[in-house]
Amino acid sequence: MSKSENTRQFIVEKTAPVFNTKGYAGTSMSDIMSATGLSKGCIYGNFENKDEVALAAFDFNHNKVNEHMKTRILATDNSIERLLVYPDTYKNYFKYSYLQAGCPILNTSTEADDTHPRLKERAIKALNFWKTSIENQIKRGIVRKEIKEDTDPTEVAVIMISMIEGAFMQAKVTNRNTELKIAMGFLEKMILNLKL
Amino acid sequence: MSKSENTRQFIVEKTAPVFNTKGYAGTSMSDIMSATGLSKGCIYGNFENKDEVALAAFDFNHNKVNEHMKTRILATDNSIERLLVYPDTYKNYFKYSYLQAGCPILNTSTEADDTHPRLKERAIKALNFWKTSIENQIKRGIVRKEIKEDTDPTEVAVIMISMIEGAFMQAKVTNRNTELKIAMGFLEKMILNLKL
DNA sequence: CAAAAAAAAGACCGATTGGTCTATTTTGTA
DNA sequence: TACAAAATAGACCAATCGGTCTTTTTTTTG
Repeated sequence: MSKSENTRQFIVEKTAPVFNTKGYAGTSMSDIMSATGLSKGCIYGNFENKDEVALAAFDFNHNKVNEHMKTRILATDNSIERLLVYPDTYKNYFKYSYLQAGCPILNTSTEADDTHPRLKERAIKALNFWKTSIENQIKRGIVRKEIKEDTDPTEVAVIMISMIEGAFMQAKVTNRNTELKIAMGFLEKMILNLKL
Repeated sequence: MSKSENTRQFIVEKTAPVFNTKGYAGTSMSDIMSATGLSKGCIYGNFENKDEVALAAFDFNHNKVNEHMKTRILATDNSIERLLVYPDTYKNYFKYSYLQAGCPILNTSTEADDTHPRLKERAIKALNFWKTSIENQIKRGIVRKEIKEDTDPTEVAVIMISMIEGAFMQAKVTNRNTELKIAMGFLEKMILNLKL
């Protein structure tokens, strides 16, 4: 890894949580400078502009969540257990430092939907990826005869994502997780109900 | 209504949709000026600072949604029908101009949770108000023997709010309402299932 | 070890930010 | 209709915004 690749990665790592908490419009170049301890010249030497830093930061945040879910899911085999990883993870979101600032998809979607087309595009792709992941888990479960075959993969995926994001929003703003626990408890019941 | 009260109201009406689309950090004084067609002196003559305009704009946006829901709910009598007003309204959110820019609670929550304590407080109160409204509708339904008496009012309220907000977020960012329709369809089934 | 190339620092730029203050206009009232 | 008071306009302010450019430092390479 070259020097510049290294600092580029460093800048992304350090600014990713800042963008996730302050948002795109709320994060300034001086925020980026103080978060990294680097000069303006250095940052513009590695990124074309603030936009590029923001996009890389989103990718980093989203990737981190994805990696975590992936390893947890692949640690289990049964389809029902795999689906249960989602409510189980988000139920205790405060335990995971990279979720403290909130879900990157949720934050980015609500800010960028009317203002920042490129970030919006990233959020849409992330949502689609998440949805098809869940759908595939369900299809796999049906094939493996672990999930009822009349289950609608899309419906379950949409309900799971909606519930998680909606409950997460409430947990973040209220600083309590009673609502999140109730919603995730319901999701667990729903998932267990898919069992063949 | 005095002149100043009049223009104050005018400023709030004109800027409310701007704050809801661009967010607090994304809306500038010049945005406020061009949205109202008024001078800086006029705006600062009626509001102490940008904060006060933002808070008044949130109240306006939230109130508008509340008023609409209230009249639709009071137009029905049966508790199940009253609960169904929520999925029925949000299913066709694009029909209501004041929801085009998104749900004010969702937008404000995700932006202000880490940055703007006063807006955050408003969002929390709005969420609590919504939650108790739904809980009360369910309690009323149990008393009137329209809803199963083993129904947990809080659980239903949390699920409804989570589902609506999560699905709404997806609809806004993807510019399509397939997910919203699926989620609201599920909510309808769930509500009908509470019928005694 | 010297020269060339790459990377980082920071002075500097015009534009825009939120906000102030005075001049002007509009309004209500005597 | 004259005058005081309220309301609006807009010039002006320092600070900050995103971004450029030259200088200095660090690294690579012959």
